[in-house]
Amino acid sequence: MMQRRPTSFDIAAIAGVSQPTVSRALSGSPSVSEETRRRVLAAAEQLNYKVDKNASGLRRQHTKTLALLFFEELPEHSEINPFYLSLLGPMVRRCADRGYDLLISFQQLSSDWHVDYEDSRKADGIVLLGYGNYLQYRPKLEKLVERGTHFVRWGSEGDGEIGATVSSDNEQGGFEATTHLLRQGRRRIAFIGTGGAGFPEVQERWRGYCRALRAAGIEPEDRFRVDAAPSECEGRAAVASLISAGIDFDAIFAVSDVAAIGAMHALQQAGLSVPETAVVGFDDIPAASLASPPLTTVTQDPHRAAEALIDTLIQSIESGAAEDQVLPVRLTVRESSVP
Amino acid sequence: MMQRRPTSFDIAAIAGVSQPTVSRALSGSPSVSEETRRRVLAAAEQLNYKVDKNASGLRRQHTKTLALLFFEELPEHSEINPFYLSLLGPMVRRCADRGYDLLISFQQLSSDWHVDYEDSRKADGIVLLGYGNYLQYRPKLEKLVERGTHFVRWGSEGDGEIGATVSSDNEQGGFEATTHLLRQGRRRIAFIGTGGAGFPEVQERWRGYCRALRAAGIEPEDRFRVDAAPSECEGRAAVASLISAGIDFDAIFAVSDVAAIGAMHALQQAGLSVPETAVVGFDDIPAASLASPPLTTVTQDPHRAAEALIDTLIQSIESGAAEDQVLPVRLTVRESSVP
DNA sequence: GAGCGCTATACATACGTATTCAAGACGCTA
DNA sequence: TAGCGTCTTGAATACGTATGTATAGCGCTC
Repeated sequence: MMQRRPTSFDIAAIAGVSQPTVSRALSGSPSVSEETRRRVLAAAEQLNYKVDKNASGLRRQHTKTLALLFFEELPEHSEINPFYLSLLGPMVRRCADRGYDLLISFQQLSSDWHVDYEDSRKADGIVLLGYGNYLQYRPKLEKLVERGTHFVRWGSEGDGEIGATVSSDNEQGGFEATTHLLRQGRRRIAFIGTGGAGFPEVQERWRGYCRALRAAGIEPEDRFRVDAAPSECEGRAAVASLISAGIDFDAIFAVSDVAAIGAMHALQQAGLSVPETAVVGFDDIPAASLASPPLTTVTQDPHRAAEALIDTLIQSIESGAAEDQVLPVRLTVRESSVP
Repeated sequence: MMQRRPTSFDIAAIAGVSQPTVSRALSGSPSVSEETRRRVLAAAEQLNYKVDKNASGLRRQHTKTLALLFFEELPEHSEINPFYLSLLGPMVRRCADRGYDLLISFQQLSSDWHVDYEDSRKADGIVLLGYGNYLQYRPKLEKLVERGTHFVRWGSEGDGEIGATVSSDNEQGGFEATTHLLRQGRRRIAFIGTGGAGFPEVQERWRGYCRALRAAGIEPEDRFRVDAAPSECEGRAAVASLISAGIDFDAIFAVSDVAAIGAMHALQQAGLSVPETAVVGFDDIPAASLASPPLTTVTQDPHRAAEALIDTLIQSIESGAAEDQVLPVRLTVRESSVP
């Protein structure tokens, strides 16, 4: 039954050549005559031969595999950030197009992920996705650099030039979202963010928010700022706390769609209508357009982001150097911010 | 500079033993003395040694890697079924717990996926997820069986006993959803499904729907049935077509949440309120509870499903035999179906 | 016609591990 | 003390590929 899988020797025997010739023929070496190549290809086709990934990876010193690390402390039953999820399909496709496989994994901040993947030669490089507190994993990033591991990170390039990063133009996104609200006549715009120095993206969005306000002659006030992790529940709580603190706001800019959706729920629960109180989010996850009212948000193109991430990583692997990329964002206006 | 990565020979030298002993010590062979094992482990730790996956995979004849195939004709920019996405995290985690890595891939129906993964020894087995028309890929499934490839499929076990499957109790789900609507006093319940023999899950849900109706003394009518792929847009169109055909319905049971959400939008657009016209979905994707009103739906537990999928596949790989599993479902009542 | 360059192929080997087989050390029994 | 079993280790080897080096064939020049 189930016979042994064919090796390059089997192909060689059928094609009447040596094993090395088979290898060369299949990998497109120019030193193989057309006639020979044809015979080899035919034999390979006939036996359904595929190069053994393990043997090949052992001989060359790479695997043509990338590892995708969701780099966050993921509680047992929590949801993955939907924006990252929307990156997944495009990343897989891009990898395939570039001849790579994609390994996927979640990693606790506490684990030894930084040595596992490259050291065991499972992957040639790593894509890091994480919305956790950056300061917590920065030391591991440094160790990665130290060991010469290739990696690329989705995040913010402004957070200390460590490794290659691909990011959205967060400052501009914050600026456009806020400007849009100002144009709608809003003046008291709450900012729902995430606190601390560990979230550079949020800080950049906050800077854009401030710039827009100042351009309109308004000085940003701290009482309009409240923190919420990217989850429906925290967004809801953030608005509840604003209301109970008696803060008088007429619009909300939340730095994540999930929080924005939670915010809308809290508003509606409090008897406030949207867009009477206008809401703008950030990300443009699928649920944003399904929400009611559909959510105005800063759109990050997941296809573009995914491709930039993969391309940057592959470039780092293959040519040793990679450049940071900042991707443009675009405001998508829906009913949550305009009457 | 980046020095050569350590091999088991390096560890052997430090620990003062031979390479085979290192291999045995690390893989937990009982024939290594405690003292020796300690020395080996210490040396490995010191050099940050990790077993080379390629060499190991070549020597043994498996890779301890599973491949996840989103098995569908995925148009360039379409979204992945959110339910599958919610399976992802739990699957990855389960794989890690069982000592496997997970490769992820999308495959066109037309591609040679069925030979690629196992033949090139990238993976020891395959998880197949797909909501495409089953009849289209059935021949490939047969080829997979023929070649002795290990795989498990999310779907319906009733569709022809080919390979191992893990599925929800679709018939029961359809029954409970419909019974719930009947208890709310609904009598004219539209069924939004997906057509043809290629979707056994949908057929099972339809059977549950019929059983519930008949139990209430109602004979199902074809005019209440309309087809829609699992997408917001098609769900919306389905309701529009019901309305424009003048069908008088007072509730909707849609076999996917995304279609159900689209249906709610169409209702609201037509000036009909939900839950005045009650809506029930299937899946319980994250967006279901975020919709407005929050969607009543048949909940499939993604953690349980993911674990069943992985466990079944690993069992098939390691012991050669695997059993189909049917997972229970549970109705989650939210505001879209009750006043 | 000897020497040269070029093409196409073969030979030999290395990648790093896991396993089979053999053997050494040791304690125990008769 | 010879013999035997147990426990632990080492030597040898195979997994399947890719590549550096060598070689054979051939057409060409001077």
